[in-house]
Amino acid sequence: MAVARTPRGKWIEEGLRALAAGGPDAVRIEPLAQALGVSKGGFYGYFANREALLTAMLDTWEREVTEAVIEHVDGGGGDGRAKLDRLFTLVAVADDAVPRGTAIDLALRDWARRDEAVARRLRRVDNRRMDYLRSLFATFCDDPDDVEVRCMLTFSVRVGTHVVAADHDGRSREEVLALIKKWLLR
Amino acid sequence: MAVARTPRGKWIEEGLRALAAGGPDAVRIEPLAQALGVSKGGFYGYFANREALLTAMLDTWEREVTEAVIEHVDGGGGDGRAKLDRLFTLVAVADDAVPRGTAIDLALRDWARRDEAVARRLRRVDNRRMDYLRSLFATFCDDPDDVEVRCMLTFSVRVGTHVVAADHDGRSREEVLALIKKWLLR
DNA sequence: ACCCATCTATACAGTGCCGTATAGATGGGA
DNA sequence: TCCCATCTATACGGCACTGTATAGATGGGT
Repeated sequence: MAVARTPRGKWIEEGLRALAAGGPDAVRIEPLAQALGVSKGGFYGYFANREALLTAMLDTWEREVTEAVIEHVDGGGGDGRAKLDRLFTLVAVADDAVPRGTAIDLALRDWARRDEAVARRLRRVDNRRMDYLRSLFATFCDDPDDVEVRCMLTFSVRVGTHVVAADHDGRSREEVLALIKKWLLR
Repeated sequence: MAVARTPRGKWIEEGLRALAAGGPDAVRIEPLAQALGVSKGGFYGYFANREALLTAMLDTWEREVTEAVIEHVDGGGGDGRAKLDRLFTLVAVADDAVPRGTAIDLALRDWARRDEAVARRLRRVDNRRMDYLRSLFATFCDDPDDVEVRCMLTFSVRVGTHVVAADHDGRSREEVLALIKKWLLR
């Protein structure tokens, strides 16, 4: 049997790359094929249509993304503060070196505003992340209201860092994030 | 001379509506014309091409959006805290009743990630908003680092509210925002 | 070496949109 | 009233992409 030069996973991977770079509307089959150095011939052997690819992309994203960040942060050990500290460092990436995961994340949040199915998935993932965040803050915050506030602020800053375009009166974004970290871990 | 049924401004307005609903890729001339109950015939009298419409949309957005929020908050009078309080209320809109301005705002932030010209405009607008925010916090915060932290947190939450999909362990989003407000205005 | 399932390339009709060209409609001014 | 600038409708060629159909290439199993 002929071995597949371009298996199902390659299309999904390239699709996620396109999503990160240009949003869901940028996920076009023919350009994807060109990027893979292949004609679109094989595509319809794996997917019924473009919609099916988008769904498969969401499936892999939802499966991979949840554990990815959490395990990276959780694996290092230490107490809740230490883990949160690591999480903040993960967020404060150097300006335009936005990791692919984050770009997909942002593209997906925008997509979710227009597509209820995407919104449902995002809600699931965000809730799992938020639960984790809550568990970390709860290790040194007694007031549950306080925990919730810090969680929402942390989550918002995590997104805001990549989405708020303002400068900081002389300070760099990294410096401000460091100050915020001190505030939230107090 | 024939009076225009569909003047330049109508195209821009409808374009912004499409942008808010589906992002820049959704701003297509023929659908816009259909939404306006008109053929695309007249469009090319006002705009050289689709790109020119997008630029004009950005122009009006940049012109209108800056004063819009600030004047609404500033007009009511009171001290810095009172104005910030009003600003938070403006953010904490009931879930899906996202005002058109906010939807445009979010669509633009996503757009800015892929288009440097849009990013520049967003930076200008965000900086003006941030300056205003800074001036308000500075009325009751002495430490400039503290001011900067609260500004960034406020701005991030303003975006995060509409973009973070997580729930809050029994509390409603509005309740959490109220708690955050107390935190940030402390 | 041959077979044949599997993967791939190519060709095609269909669709939606862009931008242009052109002709028709409209209504204020002489 | 007629004129004519301005706005509008329609038709057209072109482009990019979708999804289908079909023929060709590849390489493991026998």
